[in-house]
Amino acid sequence: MLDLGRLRALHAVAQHGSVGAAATALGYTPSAVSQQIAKLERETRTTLLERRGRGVALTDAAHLLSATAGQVLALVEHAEVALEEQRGAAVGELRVGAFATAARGLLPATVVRLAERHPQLDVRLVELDPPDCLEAVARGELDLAVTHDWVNAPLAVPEPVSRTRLGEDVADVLLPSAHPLAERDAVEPEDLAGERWICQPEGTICHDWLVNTFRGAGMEPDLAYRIAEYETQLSLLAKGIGVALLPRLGRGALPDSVRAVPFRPTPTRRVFAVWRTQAGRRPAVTATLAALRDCWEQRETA
Amino acid sequence: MLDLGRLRALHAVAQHGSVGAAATALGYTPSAVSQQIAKLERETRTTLLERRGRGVALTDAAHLLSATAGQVLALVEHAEVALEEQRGAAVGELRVGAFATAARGLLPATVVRLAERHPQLDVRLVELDPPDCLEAVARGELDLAVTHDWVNAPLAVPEPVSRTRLGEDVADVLLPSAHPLAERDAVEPEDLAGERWICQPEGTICHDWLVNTFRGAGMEPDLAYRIAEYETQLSLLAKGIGVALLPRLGRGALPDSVRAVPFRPTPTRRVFAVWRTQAGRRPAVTATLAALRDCWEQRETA
DNA sequence: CTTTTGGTTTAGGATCGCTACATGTTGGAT
DNA sequence: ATCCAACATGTAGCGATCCTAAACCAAAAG
Repeated sequence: MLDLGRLRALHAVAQHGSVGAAATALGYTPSAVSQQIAKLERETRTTLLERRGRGVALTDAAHLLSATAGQVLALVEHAEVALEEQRGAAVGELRVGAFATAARGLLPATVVRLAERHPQLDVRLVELDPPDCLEAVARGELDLAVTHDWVNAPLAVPEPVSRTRLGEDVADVLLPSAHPLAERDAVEPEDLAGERWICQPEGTICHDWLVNTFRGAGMEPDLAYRIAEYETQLSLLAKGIGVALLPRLGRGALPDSVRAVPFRPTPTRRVFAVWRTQAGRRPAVTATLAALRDCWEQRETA
Repeated sequence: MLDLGRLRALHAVAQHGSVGAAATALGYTPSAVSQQIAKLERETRTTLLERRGRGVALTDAAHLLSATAGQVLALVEHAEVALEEQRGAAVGELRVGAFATAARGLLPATVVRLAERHPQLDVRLVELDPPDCLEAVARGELDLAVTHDWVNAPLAVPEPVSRTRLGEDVADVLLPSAHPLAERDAVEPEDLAGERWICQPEGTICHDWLVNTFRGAGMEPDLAYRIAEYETQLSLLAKGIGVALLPRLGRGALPDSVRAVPFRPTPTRRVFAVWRTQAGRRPAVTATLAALRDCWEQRETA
C-alpha cells in the first residue's frame, strides 16, 4: 500500500517542477522530499525522477502516478472538509422506536419536520412496546425511542440510557353517542360497572390501568373485546357494543357515533424519549429530540 | 493530512464489523487497529467508534469517512496496478483462492509453474468454498480465485469481477473393485438403487447433484457417510462399504481396490477463474490465468 | 577554475507504529 | 450467582521511519 505522504511529495514535485520548490511548498527540506521519492521508487520498483541538467524530470510512470495522487489528495481533502461540516449536522441513519399510539399520533409529524429541517437524515421508524423500546435502545438496535410509563409502573432506565419527558397523555372513556352517560362531564368506575369493555391485550398499559383502577374500587371490569388495532376498536365502539378507555394521543377526530368522556381518577401516562447517553452527542439525536418536543407542543395547542 | 494507513484501518473495521476482524484482515493485532483509529479520532477531533456491547459501532462521521476511504483506497490500488502494468512484470504478492478439489488437483502444478516463470511472484493459496471465493475476490481479500458452478446453479459474478472458463470437470461413480458393476462402461441411477453413498456434506455440489439426479429418477439416495475429506472417502471406498460420486479433477491414481465408472447423465461442472476486473491488468493476474490454463490442458492430456 | 544552484547521501535524534501483555466490559454458559 | 469467553483498549518497549543538518556531487554560469 502506497504511502500518502510520499504521493504528496511526488505530486508537489510535479506541480512545482523541482525538488527544492516542492520541499518549500510542503515545509520540508529538499533532502526529505528526495528521500521520500527514493522510497516511493523502491516501493514501486519504478524510476520516477531522472536528473535533467541541474534539475529533475518526471518519468512517464511518475506523471501517471502524480495524476492519481492528485485525485487521491483531492478526495482526502474533501473528506476532511466534509467531516468538519458534518460536525454539528444531523446526517446518517437514525433508527427510532415508538409505542403504537405515539407511532400513530406523534411520529408522523416529527418525521416530516425532520425531513424538512435535515434532508440528510434518514429516519427509520419501528413500532415497539415500551419495554422492547428500552431494551432495543440499550442494545444499540435503536438510536432513540419514544416510550411511556404510568404511576403504578414508573420507567426505570438502565445505566447507559438517558431520557427526557415529552409530556403527559390522558386517556378518556369512549362511549357510543347513544349511551346514557355520553353527555356527562366525567365518569367514575362505579358509573361503568357491568359495561363490556373494548380493551387492548394483556400487558398493555390501558389494560393494566383499567384492571387496576376497577379492582381498587372493588370491582372487576368485563374485558369482552381484546383488540390491539386502533381502527378496530373504533369500529366496535361505533357499533355501540362496548365502551373503551383510549389515550388522547393519536386519537384523531372521532366519528359522530362516539363520544369521549373524561375519567376519574384521570388515567395519565408520562411520555418519554430515551436514547443511549453516549449517542446523545449525535446531532441527529438532539435534532430529533427537538422535533419531538416541537410536535408535542403543537399537538397540545391544537 | 489524514494518513492512509489509518483510513484503511477504519475502512476495514467498517467492512468487517469489528476491530478484531479488521485486525486479522490487515494482519495486525487488534491493539494496533484500535490505536490507529484512536489517532484518527484525535486528528479529526471526531468520535468514530462507539462501544456497543462487546463490539463497536461506527458513528455517522465514521461511515462518511469510511466511504471516502474506500474510494481513496480503490484509487491507490488502481495506481499501483497501473504502475505494475506499465512495468509488465508479474511481481508482488498474489492471493489465490480455490475450492478444495482444485486446490488439490490443479493449484499445486500451477504454483510450481508460476514459481518457475516468475520468481518475483509470491503466491499465497487458500482453500475456500466457491461462494466464499467470489466474495473474497469482490472484497479484494483475494486477487484471483478458482471456482465452479453446475447447470442447476449457474455462477453469477458481481459487477466488478471478471471470469473465464477453464474447462469442465466430470464426476464418476467410484465402486469397490469387487462390486458387480465395477467393470461396466457406464452406470445409471437405476443401477445404483439401494447403494449406501459416501458423499460430501450438504451444500456441496456433489451432494446436491446426487440428490437432484436421483430425485429426477423418482428415487432417494441413501447418503450413509457424510465426509468432507477426500482421503477419508477413499479409505471408506477401499473398505467396500459404500459407493461414491467423485470429480475427476484432483482425484489422482486410484488404489486397485477401487474402480471409476462413468455415470449417466454425466455430472459436469464448469470450472472458472475469477478476479476483480480492475486487477485483471496486473501482469501477475494474467500470468496466473495463463498458468492455470496451461496446467488444465496438461491435466486433460495426461 | 571558481562560484552558484540544485539534488543526493549520510548520520543522528525524534517520533511513530507495531507487538506483547495487562486491564476492563459484556454476554452467555454452568 | 459465578465463571468464562469474546472483544476492545491501555501501557511499555523495541525497531522502523522520517525528519534535519551537514557533507557531498554534478552541472551551469561567470
